[in-house]
Amino acid sequence: MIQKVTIKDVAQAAGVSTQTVSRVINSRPDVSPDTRARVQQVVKELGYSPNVIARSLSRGRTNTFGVVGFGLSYFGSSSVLSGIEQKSNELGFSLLLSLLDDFNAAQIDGILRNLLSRQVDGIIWAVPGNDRLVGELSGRFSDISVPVVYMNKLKNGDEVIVAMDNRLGGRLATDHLLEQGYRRIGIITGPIGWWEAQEREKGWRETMGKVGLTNLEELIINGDWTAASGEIGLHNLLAKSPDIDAVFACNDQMALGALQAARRLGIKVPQDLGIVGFDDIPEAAYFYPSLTTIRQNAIALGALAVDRICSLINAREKDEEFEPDVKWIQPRLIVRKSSKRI
Amino acid sequence: MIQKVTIKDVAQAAGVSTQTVSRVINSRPDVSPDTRARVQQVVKELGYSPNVIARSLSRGRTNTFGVVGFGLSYFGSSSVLSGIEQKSNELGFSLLLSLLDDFNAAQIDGILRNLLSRQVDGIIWAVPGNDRLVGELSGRFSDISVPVVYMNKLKNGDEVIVAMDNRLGGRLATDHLLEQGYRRIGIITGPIGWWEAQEREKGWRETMGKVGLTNLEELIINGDWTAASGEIGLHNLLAKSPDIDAVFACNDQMALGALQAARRLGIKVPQDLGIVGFDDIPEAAYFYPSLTTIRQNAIALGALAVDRICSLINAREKDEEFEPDVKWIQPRLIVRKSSKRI
DNA sequence: CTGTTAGCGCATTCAA
DNA sequence: TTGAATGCGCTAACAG
Repeated sequence: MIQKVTIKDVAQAAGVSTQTVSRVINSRPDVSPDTRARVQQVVKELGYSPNVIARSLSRGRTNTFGVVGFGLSYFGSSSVLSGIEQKSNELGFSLLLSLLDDFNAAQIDGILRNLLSRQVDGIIWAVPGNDRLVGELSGRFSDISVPVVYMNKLKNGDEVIVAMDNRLGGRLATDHLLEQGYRRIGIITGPIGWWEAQEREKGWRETMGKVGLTNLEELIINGDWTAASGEIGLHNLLAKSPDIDAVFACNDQMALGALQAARRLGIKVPQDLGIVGFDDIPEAAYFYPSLTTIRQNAIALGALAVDRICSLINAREKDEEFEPDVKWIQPRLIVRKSSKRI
Repeated sequence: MIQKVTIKDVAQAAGVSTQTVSRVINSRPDVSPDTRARVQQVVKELGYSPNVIARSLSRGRTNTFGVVGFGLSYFGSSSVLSGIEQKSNELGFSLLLSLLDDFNAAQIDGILRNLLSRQVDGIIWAVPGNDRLVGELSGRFSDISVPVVYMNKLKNGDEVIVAMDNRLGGRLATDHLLEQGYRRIGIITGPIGWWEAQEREKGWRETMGKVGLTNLEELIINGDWTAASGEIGLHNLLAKSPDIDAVFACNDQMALGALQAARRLGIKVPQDLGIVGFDDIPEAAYFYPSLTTIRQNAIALGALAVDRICSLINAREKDEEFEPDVKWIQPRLIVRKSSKRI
């Protein structure tokens, strides 16, 4: 098994041409049953397995997607990747994985060049949208020949995008708090520049505006996704607006920090203060009190991205038109104790 | 840019042969400065970028590792993957990622075959050791020609392994509880079959045994890594041994569940009950009370795996001996409030 | 149904 | 220092 066995060896052993072997291993119809059986037998005996690299070179197609992720420390990021992996695997594609450490555009060129050099059939840009990247991306992707699907970012030009409806999530969270009778609903946002953070905030704004609540600026504090920022966030929020009766923390970690701060300050959740998070990390149900939050089906989002890129590839092969649009996944509200006043 | 530009195009445009171009793009010394400059110029003008697939076929080397992970829902798994990615990238390797959904051996053959078909230079088996896989692995890897590095598993034969010293972690946790004056230290283990769970338990056993504590069986409850199992676990533990004064929960999620259960039961942590977790997930510092735990540097572990596989590849190329051994990474104790009685 | 010829894009002999 | 020939393993296009 040290010496690699090739199609040639199989052909020789089976007494046929390499072409016939090729036909058999690719399940082409035009082979006689006898020959097929014989070749398959030899394949098994010799333990032959096709060299996908050679096949790719000759076919001009690698059956590989390049996936660019953003760290893996965020709960969402890794779930999305799982979804992408599952679906790709199901469809017979392999994944070439690259990770971006931060929103520094410097790395991007190298990553894309590498992926293209390796002849990926498509690229899934699973990097969360960020203002710092807005200008950078369009330029860098403009001369990229393979299909690209972006995730969770602002639409910019004719990009194909799949996204979680973060704005809807923000509305769901805020609506729920209003229904529970909370009125002065503060928000601890995600980091400035993140599309997801902006959308969640917009959802909150929309709902607050719809019921006629104004002077929203004094209800906003910026966080950075960490629990620490949630803790500080609640303090700052209370300093700005001592009369708040609820907080929409834009992710569960920050909600956890806020819970912690409330406890220290002797503020009762949910009686004195309602809290809602975002993401539904597995721990959220075990916070104290258990956390009401917005659940995202990140696996489904990943799978959708794969679906889209396959459609794109197929369309391009058949030279068909492909409408670049945004496909949305709906998040949903998970009610637990941290916001349940009635 | 739609038409791919090849080495041939560059050669023609620069008025040299393809070999010369090949030499230039591979930074070989035997090219005159003039020619080199001219070729580089053309490369830039045409936007040429080598086809790594073709290069791989010709060189018989892909500069790619196959990485087999296990879901990504566990905090450790994704951090390890980050470490692998960073280090691989640094060394010029790309990653072909596959994910195993569970310990069902059925998927394994397909994954390995695919990776080998794609001619990876090595495989990093980042699947946590599990009894259900013990027999399966050795058979399946026996006829695999490329180097393999395994992570966090029991040594079985002459495997090259990198591992977190989970047993040390178990000792650190237990030692700490003893130092804090706790004596009846129960344990909520990870799922039966997991190597990591077994090792953490062994660490606990060793330390308990060393100070002469016996009848350990009545202090053991099996969990499954989830917070839910930690909650139930504490209840069951108290039912078995009402006099326990501390719990070593073998991961942070289960510790969280135990914290929750204690709160419900009116048991004061850390006064009446000390609790220590394992992993140091980012949220642990914000549990209530903040959680004492064992921190693992998973990034370092990932990087170490890459180091090892590179050494293995190099050794094999030079036909040198390579001592198959286990390289360990040491975890460390992070003391917070959940166990701080003195 | 099967075999022959050619070529995917590059790198590695060898000569020159 | 450079170029010509050859092959990596496989598949597509064409015969037969």
